[in-house]
Amino acid sequence: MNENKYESRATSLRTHTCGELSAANAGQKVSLAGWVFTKRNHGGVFFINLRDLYGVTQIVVNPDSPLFKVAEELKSEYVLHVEGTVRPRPGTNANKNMKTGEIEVVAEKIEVLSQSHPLPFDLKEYAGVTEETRLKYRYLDLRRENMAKNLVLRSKVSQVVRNYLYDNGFNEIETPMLTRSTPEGARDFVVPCRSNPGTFYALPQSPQQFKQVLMMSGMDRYFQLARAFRDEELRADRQPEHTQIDMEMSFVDEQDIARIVEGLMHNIFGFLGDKIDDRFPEMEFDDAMLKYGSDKPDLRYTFEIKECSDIFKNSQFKVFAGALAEGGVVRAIKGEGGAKFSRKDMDNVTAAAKKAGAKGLVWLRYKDGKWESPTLKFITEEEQKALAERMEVKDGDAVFIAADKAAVAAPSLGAVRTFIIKTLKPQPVKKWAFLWVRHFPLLELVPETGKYTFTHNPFTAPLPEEISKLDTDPANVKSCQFDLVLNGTELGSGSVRNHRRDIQEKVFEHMGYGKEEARRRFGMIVTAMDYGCPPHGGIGLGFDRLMAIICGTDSIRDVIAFPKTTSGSCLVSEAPSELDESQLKELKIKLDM
RNA sequence: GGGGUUAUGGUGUAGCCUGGUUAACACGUCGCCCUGUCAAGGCGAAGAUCGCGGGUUCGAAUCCCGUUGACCCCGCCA
Repeated sequence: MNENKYESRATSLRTHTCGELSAANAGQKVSLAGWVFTKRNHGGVFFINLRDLYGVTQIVVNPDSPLFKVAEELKSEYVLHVEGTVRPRPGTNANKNMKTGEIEVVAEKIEVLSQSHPLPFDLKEYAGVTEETRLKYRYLDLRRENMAKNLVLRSKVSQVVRNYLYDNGFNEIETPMLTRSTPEGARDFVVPCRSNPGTFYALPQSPQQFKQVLMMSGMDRYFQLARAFRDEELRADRQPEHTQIDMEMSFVDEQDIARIVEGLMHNIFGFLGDKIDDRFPEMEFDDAMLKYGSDKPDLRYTFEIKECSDIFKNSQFKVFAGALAEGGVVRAIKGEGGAKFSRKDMDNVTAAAKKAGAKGLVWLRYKDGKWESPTLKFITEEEQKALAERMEVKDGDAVFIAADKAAVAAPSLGAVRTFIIKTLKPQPVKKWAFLWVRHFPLLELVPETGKYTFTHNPFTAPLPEEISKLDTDPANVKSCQFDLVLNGTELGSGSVRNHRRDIQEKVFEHMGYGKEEARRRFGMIVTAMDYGCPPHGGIGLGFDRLMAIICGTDSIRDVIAFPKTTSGSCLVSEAPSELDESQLKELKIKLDM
């Protein structure tokens, strides 16, 4: 891993860090500073493992040393300044598991810079501690090796991001944190404005409008490691504030943006020492749903959903016949080795499919060249044979069949696919499976109003060849919107934007907004478009999610220094909190609760 | 808004289903011993009214109701 150019971390209190001494330093007088990680008193010789961000170094105090009394008084997590001489560990005492394990520092001076209470939990990585306790004492949690590593790595990756984007002509421009509330999309966090009582700022859900306006300003290429805020219910991969690598470029098409992002990922994963695809595969949104039942398929695994409607077109099985009669489909997915699933496992898969909308799930085990299933009696031998061929089953496999409308069958089998990956753990074909999912539908019908709403972003352009369909078949217009997927996680979403007023206005019309209403809702961007708008597009990538994947954790809380709980509170600062009467009075706010 | 899991010394857990002695174990803490450990070791000690409130019962960590926090999921998140 690259080190910073500024190598030396020597200060007035230390000549070296606790992670850098080796046999090459033998005989040197050094001074170190750090925390007492562990101490071992053998009655005679006394060992201290002194820890800082960079590592751990063993300090030795001998029984004849006047320092022995000082050493005996030390407790865990005291902060020390130690002076001494480096020497190779005597005899066979080198510790191969420790970076500095071949040496130790014989203490000549120990100064206690700060004392510590006993810690509320053990900092060693093997020790168990609940996340609630960790968050309450986050400053201690961050002393743990894994957490410290994550934060340092996050810092280094953001440096790689900045360097790459600077090198590619991007300008880092800050957009406002205090901005205007919009009725669309997620709920806003609002901030009362004292100087204009009764008015409120909103924290940005994304710099979307500002970055597009910057393109209209002629800034050509913009990026920002931007904080974005959403007042919505939280999840393991969702925080009320998150960081995105946000960028926008002028005079580009989808492929231009893709090349920049691929280059960015090459730099990041190259920095991590990993090789990734030169070009990321592209997949139509429709295909992703058809083959994988998901708009963010995990392509570390190659198995797909197979169409089986033709096999069962004459089926007497009510479930299949019924679905087909109503214009639905019969589709199936194979779980390699799934025949070992117990009845309970089968219930769990079925539950997963039902959660995704399915009314039920047909499952069959394949053993000794024969199918085995409670529903086998409804499937003719001919159908069984065709199914075995279509699914290319081997002994020990299982097959799961969904019969429903295509819009239900797809996500249901997608959920089954995810379940199979999680439980049967097939061999991944690659470590990092990037994927572009393209051409999402532009608009989506809202049945209650008869109007349409944008699927991702109100400024996304329709595909040029689909523009004519805007008038005739708005629900089926495909857009220039694309998602970047990594290992089944949506990393971000980008698009080529509308730069033509007429098309943007048409989209607004489908959403039920006339010119004035659009101007009221989207203000500056609509007005700015009147004065020469370059074709432009961009993407926002979830930096927390990216770092979580890189750090190998399921929770983005592990890559954020001070995250919030699922109810939105910060356990260490105890935010949010109530305001004083006087503060409310100044804001002219009365609480009604 | 809905569903699920969970809360027991400083920390992490067991005990709860099937109510009944001084609530068990590991780590940590404290004391003593120990000259080569490195998650040191040995001996000993202290430390919990079992999240909170109510109920059932002769008796509640255990059963019931409510409530709060944390975590997971659905809705939601352009």
